[in-house]
Amino acid sequence: MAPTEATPRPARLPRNERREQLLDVAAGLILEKGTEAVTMEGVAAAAGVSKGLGYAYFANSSTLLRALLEREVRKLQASIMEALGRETTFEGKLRATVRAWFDSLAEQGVLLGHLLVASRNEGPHVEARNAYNRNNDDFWAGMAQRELGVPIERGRIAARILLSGLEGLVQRWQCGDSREDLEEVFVQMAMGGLERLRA
Amino acid sequence: MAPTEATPRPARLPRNERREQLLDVAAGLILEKGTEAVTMEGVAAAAGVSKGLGYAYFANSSTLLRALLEREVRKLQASIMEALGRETTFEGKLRATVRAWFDSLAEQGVLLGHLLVASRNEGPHVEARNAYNRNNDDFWAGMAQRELGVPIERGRIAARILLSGLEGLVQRWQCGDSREDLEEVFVQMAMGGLERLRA
Amino acid sequence: MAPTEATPRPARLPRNERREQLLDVAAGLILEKGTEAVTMEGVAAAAGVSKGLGYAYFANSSTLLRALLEREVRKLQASIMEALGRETTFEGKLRATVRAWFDSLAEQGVLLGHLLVASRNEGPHVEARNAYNRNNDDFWAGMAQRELGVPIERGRIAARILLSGLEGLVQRWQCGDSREDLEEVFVQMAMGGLERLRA
Amino acid sequence: MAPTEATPRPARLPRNERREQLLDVAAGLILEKGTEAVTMEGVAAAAGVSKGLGYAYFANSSTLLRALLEREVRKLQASIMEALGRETTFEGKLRATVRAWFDSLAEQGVLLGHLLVASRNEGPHVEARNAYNRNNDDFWAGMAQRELGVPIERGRIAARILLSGLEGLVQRWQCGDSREDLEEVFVQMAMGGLERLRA
DNA sequence: AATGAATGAGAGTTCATTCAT
DNA sequence: AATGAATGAACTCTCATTCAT
Repeated sequence: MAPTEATPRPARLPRNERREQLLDVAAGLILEKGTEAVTMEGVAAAAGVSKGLGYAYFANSSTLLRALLEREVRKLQASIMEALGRETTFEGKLRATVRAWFDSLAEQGVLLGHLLVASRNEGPHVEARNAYNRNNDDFWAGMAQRELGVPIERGRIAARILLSGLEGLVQRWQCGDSREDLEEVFVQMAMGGLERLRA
Repeated sequence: MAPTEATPRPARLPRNERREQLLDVAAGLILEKGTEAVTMEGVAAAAGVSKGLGYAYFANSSTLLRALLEREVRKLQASIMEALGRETTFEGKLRATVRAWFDSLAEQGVLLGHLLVASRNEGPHVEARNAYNRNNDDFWAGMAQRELGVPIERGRIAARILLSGLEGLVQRWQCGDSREDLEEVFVQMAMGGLERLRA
Repeated sequence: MAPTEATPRPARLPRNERREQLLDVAAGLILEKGTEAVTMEGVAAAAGVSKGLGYAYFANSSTLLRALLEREVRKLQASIMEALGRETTFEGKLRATVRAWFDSLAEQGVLLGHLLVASRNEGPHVEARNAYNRNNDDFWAGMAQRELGVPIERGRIAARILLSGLEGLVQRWQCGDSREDLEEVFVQMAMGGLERLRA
Repeated sequence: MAPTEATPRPARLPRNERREQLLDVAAGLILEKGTEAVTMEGVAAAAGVSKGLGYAYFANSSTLLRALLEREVRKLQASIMEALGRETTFEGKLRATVRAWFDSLAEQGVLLGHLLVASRNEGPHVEARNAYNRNNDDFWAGMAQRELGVPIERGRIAARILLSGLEGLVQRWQCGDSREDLEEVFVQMAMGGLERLRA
């Protein structure tokens, strides 16, 4: 009956804030314990809300995970796009992308890695991931065609190889290699490889 | 009393055969439904044996998964090694490796991909995977040094990028690209990239 | 749609009542089949609720058992304390205690005996039991010092002997000895023994 | 084919030795992990024999436990009897018993305590324990009658109280009280109590 | 919008026990 | 006398999900 000043429970958040909060909490769980830890129950507990509440926002944990993937991909895309805008040469753009990728890793930890790899809930999640990948392939293949003269078909394959190769970069980063070396080798490999593919 | 044609009970297999059978069954489950589907209960059911039997062979589902990883890696390594022995140039070896990789995929489906990505049972599985990766990095970096003059440190990074890039090949293969194109682009990218890294 | 006379589902009890019910059911199981019978599954089944519900109240069967121990000890202590308040001499208090102990046995069966002896879940349960015992030792040793002049150290040992001796009383009660005889012999033994210990 | 000199497996023990070995192993398990740890499987594993072998000697784990109880009780009885033979007075005998009891505890650890308390396998085990107790009661009551003039009925009850009281001694021993003090207080309590019971 | 009691399914794990060899 | 493969039952625990309030 006394006016509550501190927020003993965050009760009655506007719909959108609550949704974001749940996604944030899920992200935290992934970084701590992997995607396996994202259960409707676990998220609710970590968010300090009741077990049932999550169902008012997400049909199930897979949906939640996919929503999180989409949000994080959007974030990364935005920061890459912004970085690309400041560059003019192909190599510059490539370098900017790798840098943005590392930056986002530094911020989001390995969150995206977890999300992109997550083999849970095969169907829609996998499709979302593939769509994301194909998009990227097309984007880079187009650029390689315009700026380096690489035939579009081969460019798409090359793009996929390089984007997958980024994963390898992370692995070696975790093993202790320096970020500068990794960036440099990656850019050299990419440029050398693409030049070879010129018609 | 007459011998029943279906397998009424799985008939007392020698230890080693039963073990292999369980691994086979697990592999099948992975291809159908992903690594998540590998539960002690699920494997037992799919193998047509009682729930508890699996525990006489593997302490838990993670151990089983790791055992499967090791078996499959050994298989792949063997076929790659055999292919390498017949080649003399770096490019020949690279091409032979990619070919062996595709062959094994054709046989094992994407089993190895699932196993290498599986982020379940963080500890030992991840380590096994990393050890496998580092091994490969060293092997290829050494070869690139001897035959192409690439400094060993940069070679290791390049190897990791290319080996990760193989994953991308699979993805595009599943999307319908032709195996020959994929192999060709990959080899060109690798050779072009590595040449650039020469000291 | 008409209200069914049996309990079709156990009807959403408030948290506290459900908890008490589960403890009651566990007590019943102990009296019937011993502490070994207290499993989360068994309690749930006997209470007519679903297998998982118990875990919303107790982390595991050991915790449940300890909670029951604490509840029963509290009950017994309360009735002993009440009985003690009405007595003035040492012998009177001793007699009142034995009487309260028998009364509680008559009500609770040998429930407390089972609980105090239960060597399951070594850690916390054993400690709870020991703390309870030491408390009692101190209480009686203090009283024996004030009212009979028994040195406190020896009093503590004597108290422990007598309190353990109560267990023997129960055993003989179950064999058919009369409650009055048992009480009388116990009080005589105690008084005679303590007098000998006077400094 | 080479002659085995070390005993790689203890194979083919004569029936009696194997039986004793299994009992020894079970005793070890109890001291380490309590009576719960005595499972047919666990004993076999600890003894280094195959799972099924135990069934050639004991029908089930309860039977095994009871056999162990009987063996250990016999040992304790023997050492008490021997000690008693050297004493002439009641107090001397009592003191000798307490001493033998402590000695056996020192040797066997708390094995007997575990066994006497074990509430597993209610039926026969409990009866064996009760028979053992009643025997002891009669023995001491008879002695108290002859040597102190305590009426036999009251003596039986007193014996039960004192024998249960021995348990309390162990508890305080484990808490750090000195063996001498414990013995002394116990004997004083017993003598003082029994004198009061004289007709 | 939110809670919290409750269910039910499924995975994990341990054993007693049987039986062919 | 002994092994070791196999079963089946019982228990532990975690979740997704529902629903009355």
